[in-house]
Amino acid sequence: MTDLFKALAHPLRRDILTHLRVGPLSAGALADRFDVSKPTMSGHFAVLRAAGLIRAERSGTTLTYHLQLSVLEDGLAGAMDLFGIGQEQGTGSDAKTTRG
Amino acid sequence: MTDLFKALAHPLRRDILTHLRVGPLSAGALADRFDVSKPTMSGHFAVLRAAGLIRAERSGTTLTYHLQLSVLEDGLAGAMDLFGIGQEQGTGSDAKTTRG
DNA sequence: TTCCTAATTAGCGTATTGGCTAATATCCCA
DNA sequence: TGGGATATTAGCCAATACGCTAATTAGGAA
Repeated sequence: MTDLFKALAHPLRRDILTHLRVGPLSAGALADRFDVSKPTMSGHFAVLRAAGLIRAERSGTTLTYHLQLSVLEDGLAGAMDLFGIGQEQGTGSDAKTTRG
Repeated sequence: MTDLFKALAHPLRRDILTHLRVGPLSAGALADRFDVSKPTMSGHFAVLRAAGLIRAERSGTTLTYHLQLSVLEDGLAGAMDLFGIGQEQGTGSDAKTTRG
């Protein structure tokens, strides 16, 4: 959870994720879209990888990064759950009626 | 958004929020529940206040902190929206299936 | 091998974070 | 006015974050 939020705490990293939402992009293609050096981008990729938010796929010398949307979904859902946000209906001791 | 995620990126601060979910608590009462000094707690309160996640109410010498759940809700909802998570229905004509 | 391209890793400087103790407001009460 | 309780601010230190340039790794082509 800490890794997730740390990763999302930088605007550039959030921007990287939104770029990848459209589709996979190589490290170089991503770097071209931002106004920082490639090594700086590489560092941000590492943070996002460590949080599981992106996955790298190698093809020759090119690394293509894929957004791991499910990790983002599960992480944010987990946060909402932690704080009791979402489909909560009974503020009292009412039992949930979901089966399973 | 950055302030929100920075605030949530520290486990102790998330813990403070979950404690406040049950109900308002004074700064001292909160400090008693954690194993760090009061000034350290005060610093964390400041971060949470800056993000709008908690609100202080003074009564005598005592500051009582209230969770601003709506800010948390809106913030996380905003994040989900940013990444296109949630009740996405019409981003095109495609009936979306699964992740890869 | 050697060269070229793609990307990361190494190293450095500065800013921020996060913890502590000590000092300082602020308020209530006598 | 002074004392006691509550909480923050000030100051310090170690660790982390974040940007850069230079060097290195890795793969493909000749």
